[in-house]
Amino acid sequence: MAKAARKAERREDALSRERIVEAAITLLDEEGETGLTFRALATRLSTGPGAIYWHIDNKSELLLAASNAVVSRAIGEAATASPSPPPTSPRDAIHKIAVGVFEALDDHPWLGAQLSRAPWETATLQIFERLGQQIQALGVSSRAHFTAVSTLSSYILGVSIQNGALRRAFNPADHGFEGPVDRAAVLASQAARWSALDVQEYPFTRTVAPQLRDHDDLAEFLAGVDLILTGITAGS
Amino acid sequence: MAKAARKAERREDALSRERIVEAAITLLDEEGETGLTFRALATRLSTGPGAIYWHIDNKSELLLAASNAVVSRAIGEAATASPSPPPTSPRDAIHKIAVGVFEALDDHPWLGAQLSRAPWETATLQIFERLGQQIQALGVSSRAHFTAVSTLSSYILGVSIQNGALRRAFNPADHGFEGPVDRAAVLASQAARWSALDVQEYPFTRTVAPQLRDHDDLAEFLAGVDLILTGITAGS
DNA sequence: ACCTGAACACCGTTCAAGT
DNA sequence: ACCTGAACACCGTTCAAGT
Repeated sequence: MAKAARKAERREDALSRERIVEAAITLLDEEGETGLTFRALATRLSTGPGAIYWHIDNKSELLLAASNAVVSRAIGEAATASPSPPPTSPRDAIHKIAVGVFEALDDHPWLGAQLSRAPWETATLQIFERLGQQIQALGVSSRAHFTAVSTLSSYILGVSIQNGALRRAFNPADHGFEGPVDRAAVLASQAARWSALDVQEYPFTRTVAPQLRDHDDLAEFLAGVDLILTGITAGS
Repeated sequence: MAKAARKAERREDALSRERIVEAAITLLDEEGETGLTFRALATRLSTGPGAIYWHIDNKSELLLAASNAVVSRAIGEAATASPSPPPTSPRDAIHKIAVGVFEALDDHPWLGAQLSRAPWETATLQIFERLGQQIQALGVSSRAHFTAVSTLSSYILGVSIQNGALRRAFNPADHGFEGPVDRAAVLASQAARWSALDVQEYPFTRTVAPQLRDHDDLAEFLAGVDLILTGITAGS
């Protein structure tokens, strides 16, 4: 790693696995899943499509590496680079991880499909591991560790993926919007859709539309995390 | 719908949206996500690629329709065609829906990525609605309905997607296997991978590998559902 | 109304040739 | 060792032409 960095300094614009992955993330964020092509990537890196293959095996590996980078940054920041003091309790730390994942899926709409396609090693495994370390610190009977962490990580990923999908459903780009759209607008728009659903087919969803519009997604997400944590500690 | 069926009888092999979607599902199940191409689909239906476009707008719509069909069949069976008597309690009904979703993701490995990409209408919404109807029947304060159902459905989807990914990680096709692989083999293989992880990076995951191998995924999944249900009813 | 199949623009990947 | 860019096989989608 240190060696690679020293090497890269020699030529400012030298290609590297790291630079390629960063460019891929930018492309995915800006243009969506379909925007990531080797030709577009090559253009952005001022090179030819073939050059990328010297550093990366193929497109799946690139997608995997991009997911990994985004996730580790998200849960890494949660632990270290935050302006607030480092988490003091395991519960605190778990909240930080949860929020990190939630926001990562919110900022990178392509990540959801990736996390559900990638096998358990890599990005998902990082989340599992970090949560596990905190559950250990919680002092739960070690017999129940696997179940506890797997329940917790499934919930966190489930909510975050859903939330990311919900946000994409509004699809601001299609409406000529630019940049981040505020959460209230997304919810209001989606609530309007729900209200317009067929009465016969979706009676429940229709009645619950106002609650969708007004709810505080992050707060309710964390309440769900605490609910599971309570179940975990009570059960041991 | 009735008219379309009558029409189809005229010519045994006439194309229809329904037949195309069914063929797409088979193709996805047998060959995976990359196996679904309009050319392969056309060959299987003994027609040209262009013919499909008369019935279906484009590939995303086809994927959406396939996901919808699989999900509604899964939670439809859960309610009606089961050999056991129809569910008597809301809790029972919720378990049936949960298991239906779980098994659908297990049987159709491509569904995970699809559910996390598709906006909230369609497949995911069906699950949300069905769960909602049962939560209403549970007699929870209607003020909390949205939160309750959204927590529950996120958890159910999260676990099911993870489980599907876990199963795919073993990738029986790559090992020359055919047909369904039993759950124990998948878990054992994955547990072996976890044991071989780097000690520095994945201390927790390593120690928990034996628990992965021996755990009863479906039972623990339902325990998680009950945990959330308890939280829901206690909170109201 | 429904189907055919050639054609178009584009994509992932390879590879001989360069430096 | 690393990069270039043409070439290959393949894909989603369109559309003039058929029935």
